[in-house]
Amino acid sequence: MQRKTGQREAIKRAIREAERPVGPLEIRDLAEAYSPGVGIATIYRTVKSLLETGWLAPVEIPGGPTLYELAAKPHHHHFHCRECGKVFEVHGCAGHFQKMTPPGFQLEGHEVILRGLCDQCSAKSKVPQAS
Amino acid sequence: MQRKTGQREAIKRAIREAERPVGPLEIRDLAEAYSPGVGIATIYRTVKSLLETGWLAPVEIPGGPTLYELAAKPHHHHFHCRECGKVFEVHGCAGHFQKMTPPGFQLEGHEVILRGLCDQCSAKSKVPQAS
DNA sequence: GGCAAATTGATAAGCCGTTATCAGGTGCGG
DNA sequence: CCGCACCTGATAACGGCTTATCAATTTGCC
Repeated sequence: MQRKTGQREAIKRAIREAERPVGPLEIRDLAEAYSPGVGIATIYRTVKSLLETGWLAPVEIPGGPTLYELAAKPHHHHFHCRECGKVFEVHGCAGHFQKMTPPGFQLEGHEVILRGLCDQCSAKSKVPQAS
Repeated sequence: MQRKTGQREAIKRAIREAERPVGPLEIRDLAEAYSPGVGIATIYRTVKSLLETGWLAPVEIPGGPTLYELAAKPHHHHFHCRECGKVFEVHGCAGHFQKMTPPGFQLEGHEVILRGLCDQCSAKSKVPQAS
C-alpha cells in the first residue's frame, strides 16, 4: 500500500510550486525546503510513481535530463532559454501540423520548442551591470 | 593538413545518401558499404570535423543520440516515428511562433517535432501480415 | 505502543553515448 | 619511393543520468 510520507508531499509541493518543468536535481533542491536531506533516489522513485499515476508528465528537452510538469495542464509548448537553461511554458499553439505531414504518415502529436532568452536573461544581457 | 581518406569519403557519401537525419551507428552501417570495417571512433571524429566545417548540422531528438543531416538544407522540421524510431524531414513551417512568445522573452529559433507513424510503419500496422 | 511492510538515504552499480589512448597503417609532399 | 605527420580501429575510459542494493527508519493498522 502506498503510504503518505513527508518526502512525497514535499516533492509534490515542490513540483507544484515550480510552475515550470523541472528536473530531478532541481526538484530535490526545491523539496529541500519542505523535507531537508531528501535523497536523490527518493526523488527518482517518487517521480516514477507519480508518472505512473498520471499526476506528472515528462518533458523531454534535447541535451538535458528529462523534466517533469503537472500532467493536468492544457495543451501548451515550451521555451528553452539558452542562457540559464530553464524551460518555460508557453501558451497557445499556432501551427498547421497536419499540412506538414507527408502523405502516408500518421500524425499523432507534435512538440514545439522555442529557443532564445527568457525575460530575466534577456534583461541581464541588455544591462550587464544592474543598478 | 586534412587528408582525403576513403573513410571520410565513405562517411560523407553515406550521410548524403541517407536523405534523413542519421546517428553515428547508422552512419557506420551505411558507410560500411563503401569502407568495410570502418570504426565507430572514426565516425565520431569525422562527424565532429564535418560539424566544424559547417557541412553537417546536428538534429537533437529527445531520448536518442544526436542525429546529423546536411547543413545545406532550407528551413524544415522533423517527423519522429514512434515505431521504427527514424526521423524524417518535413517541409514547410506553419507556425506563428512570435505570437506564442511571452512578453520579455527573446525568440531566436524554434524546433517542431511531429510524432506518429511513418509511411512504412503505418502500412505495416494496418496490414500486419504482408502478401 | 507494537509490529510488519513500505519507505528512505547513501552509495554502488548500470547504462549509453561519446571521447581518449595508442599501436599500426596510410596519404601525400618532396 | 621515402618518410613523417596524419589517420584509423579497437578498446578502455569517461561523464551524466538513472536504477539497484541494503541497512536503518517510519508509517499505518491492530
